Amino acid sequence: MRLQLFVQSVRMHNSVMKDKTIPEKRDSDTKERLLKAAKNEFLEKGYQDASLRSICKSAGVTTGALYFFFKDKDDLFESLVRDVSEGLLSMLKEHFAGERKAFEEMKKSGKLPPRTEMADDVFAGKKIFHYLYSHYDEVNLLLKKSKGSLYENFTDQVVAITEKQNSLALGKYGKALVHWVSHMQINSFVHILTHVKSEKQASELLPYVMAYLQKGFFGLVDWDKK
Amino acid sequence: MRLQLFVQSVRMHNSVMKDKTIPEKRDSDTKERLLKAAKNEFLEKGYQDASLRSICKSAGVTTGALYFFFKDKDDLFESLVRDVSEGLLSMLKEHFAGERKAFEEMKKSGKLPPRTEMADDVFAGKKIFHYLYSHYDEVNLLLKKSKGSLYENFTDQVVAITEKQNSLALGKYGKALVHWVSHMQINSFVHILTHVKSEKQASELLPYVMAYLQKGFFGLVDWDKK
Amino acid sequence: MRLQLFVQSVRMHNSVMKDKTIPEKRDSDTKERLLKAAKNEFLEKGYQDASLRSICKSAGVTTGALYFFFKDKDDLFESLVRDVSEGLLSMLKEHFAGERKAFEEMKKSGKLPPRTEMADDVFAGKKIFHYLYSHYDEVNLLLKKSKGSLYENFTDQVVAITEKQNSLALGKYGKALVHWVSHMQINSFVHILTHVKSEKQASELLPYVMAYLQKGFFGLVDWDKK
Amino acid sequence: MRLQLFVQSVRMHNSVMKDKTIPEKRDSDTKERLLKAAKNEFLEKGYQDASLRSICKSAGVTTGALYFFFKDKDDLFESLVRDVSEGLLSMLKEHFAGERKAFEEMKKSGKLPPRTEMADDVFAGKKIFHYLYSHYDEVNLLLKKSKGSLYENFTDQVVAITEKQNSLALGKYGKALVHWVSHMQINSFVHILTHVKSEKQASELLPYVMAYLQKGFFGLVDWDKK
DNA sequence: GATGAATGAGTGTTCATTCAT
DNA sequence: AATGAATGAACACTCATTCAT
Repeated sequence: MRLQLFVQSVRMHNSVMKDKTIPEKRDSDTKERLLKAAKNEFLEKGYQDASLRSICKSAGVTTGALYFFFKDKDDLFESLVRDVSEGLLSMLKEHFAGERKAFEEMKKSGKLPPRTEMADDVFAGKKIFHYLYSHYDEVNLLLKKSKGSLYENFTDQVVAITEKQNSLALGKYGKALVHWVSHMQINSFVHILTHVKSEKQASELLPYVMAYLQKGFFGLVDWDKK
Repeated sequence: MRLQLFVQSVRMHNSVMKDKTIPEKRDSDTKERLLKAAKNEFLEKGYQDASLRSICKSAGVTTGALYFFFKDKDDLFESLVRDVSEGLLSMLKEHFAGERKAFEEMKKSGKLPPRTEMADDVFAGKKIFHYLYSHYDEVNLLLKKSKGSLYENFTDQVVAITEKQNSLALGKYGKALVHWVSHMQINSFVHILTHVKSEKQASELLPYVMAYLQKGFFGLVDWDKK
Repeated sequence: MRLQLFVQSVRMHNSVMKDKTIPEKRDSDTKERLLKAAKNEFLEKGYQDASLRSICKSAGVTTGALYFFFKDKDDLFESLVRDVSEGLLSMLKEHFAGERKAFEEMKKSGKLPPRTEMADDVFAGKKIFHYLYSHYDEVNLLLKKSKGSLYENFTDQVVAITEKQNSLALGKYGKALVHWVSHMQINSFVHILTHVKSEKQASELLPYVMAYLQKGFFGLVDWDKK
Repeated sequence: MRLQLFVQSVRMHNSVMKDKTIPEKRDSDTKERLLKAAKNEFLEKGYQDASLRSICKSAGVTTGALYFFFKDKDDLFESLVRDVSEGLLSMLKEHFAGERKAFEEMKKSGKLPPRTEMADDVFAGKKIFHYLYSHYDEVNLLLKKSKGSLYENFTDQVVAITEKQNSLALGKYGKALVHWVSHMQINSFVHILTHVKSEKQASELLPYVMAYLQKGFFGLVDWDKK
């Protein structure tokens, strides 16, 4: 069995992000400048403390311009993170769907997964990290700077999805534990992402983290067998 | 009827005598009401979004009254959490000091700790949980509602203390991993606290969580022995 | 003739100030402490910026106590400066009354005053300085810290009295000039008082200042004779 | 040598102020109305006691509007006085620079300046008065209403500059006297300005004032020659 | 004599948002 | 496509003063 983590088909989801081409006017980069300034401000202060005034100022535009391109503060934030958010969520869902299929088959055949090698999981982890680090800022906004915005529950959503998956193997231990495990798994990634700046360093850290999480996880799965 | 009248009047007088014994202070429970209102507001909206106006309103006083009892918004918040904060930190430090001593002896004697039974840890965990749940609201304020206040780094402080401890056993794996492990451990507690409302349920969950964390932890400690 | 400045009979006016004996309670120095604290606060921040809160705090009393002894902020300030204010004003008036008498006689006899020696004026100046420096703080409050209080026009009052005197010798030049000369004379003293901390240094400075003022003054008096 | 007073090249500095013509803006005189209202309020109550609310009200706008045009209260005040402040200071500096040059040459040639006619000084004085009266309100704000603002030390600055100049001729008498003389000279102007409303009347007063100050000044310069 | 409590109006400032042009 | 202007409500905080006890 594999660790419950989002992965797979990064290429697919990249396509979701590709449509950044603005079809309208070409000679104006105002929107771009606004988005850039907004990203910096949101990253620096978080959604709530970010000031539209200040964003406009550092973009060299007036507030009216901002409101031409964006409905309101929430829309501005959403414009920065929507694609990555959607990409991440659907990526995750598909991955888990695949895992569920494998789990079903496993159950049917009665064979346990080979747990001695965790190479697969680490590999998967590296793949997803690559995706996350490729959209470092946006992911950061989603995970750590979204309080007060429409996305303030993003992490909860991710946890919820993970929870569904984990309840397959750990359901018998009750919802609270499943929730806790899921939270820990997701949080592990979030923490690394927000504390380890380079993908390379994150990659080096990953095997240890994976080992930790797997030991814990299988400790629960095998609880009644000891 | 007569008898009834008599009986009735006795009851009446009893009730009159029952008046809440308030020694000292007479006319004023204002501070109490303010603290209560503040606690609710802070819990509901977090430090930053809490409005002193709204607190005063729901306490039934004017803003001036608030400023008679509290220096400023920070002081109001601090009044709610200071004791628990200090209690928690010193409790933690003492606990770790004890652990360090055990660790030193263990090293000297060359004997590994008996890791098959984790009764001790669970017991300690339950003790801490009991304290935390006894001050549920305050702990919540400290851990989840303190952003913007003087206590916004409280969790970081706790993690930092834990980190020092963990670096004894895991130092060789680098700071990043030690930090991650510490973060995970603390987060485990925080998560349970903020998601499991009753101490009883938390107690039931604890052994599993402990098992998970221990497996992971010793997995790292024994990394090179496998 | 003498320079138009307040002086004389310091001893007389000292008696005005002597009634500081509080007949009431003796065992409580609260009022004293309040006055002391108030003096410091007023000197430091001026009447307007002084905070009664802060005064009470540094006196170690509550605001209620202050309002037992003093009607309001103005009354508190007045209690500090009233005696010196009255002393100063009546001293000034008497001095000028004397001068006026001398001036009348001089006019009658047709003799000009001996203007070569200004020893008298300097002597008078030193006397008044001694009085001012004996009540340094109160004078400071009156002259420089009274804005917003009932005494904010104190300096104007002094100037007005001086003006009356000067108009005897300079009246023919118009009110504006008389006012200007009077303002300059008074301001000279005020400036020295607030910039030269020790009476000794002020005494050394005085002859030069007197010479300056006298030259200017007699230059005007003799204007049409040149 | 000439009396130490700011003068000269009024025409030059006028040019600095001339670029107030902003032809662009169309529909809004709000800023103008705010500035006017602010000027009145500041003149009436002084910087500290002025209320932005009250300014906005009398300008017929909301506080938000004020903050569109001005950063804060200080900025509003500065907008009223900056130009005149700068003009005044640089005017003063240049004048003194010119005087210093003359002083040096005089020293070299050993010739004393012709002190019998003070026509030059009076002429210079009238010129500067013309400038001051052309910006009557702003000068008033600077000199008498700036307490609490960024300009509260403006008069001190002017005195300090004058002091440097005076120390050339009077340095031997010590700092205290130089300071006093400078203070008196500047105060003379300030006093006239704030007490004589019309430039015409001020002009008539000026020769007498100049005579007074010159007599005093040269009395000191010649102190040891008598 | 003095406390402790409370008032209520006031302060400067910031904010997301709107809208005519 | 974008500007410049303006709104209006909200914010934390300070103040002199009052009053029952």
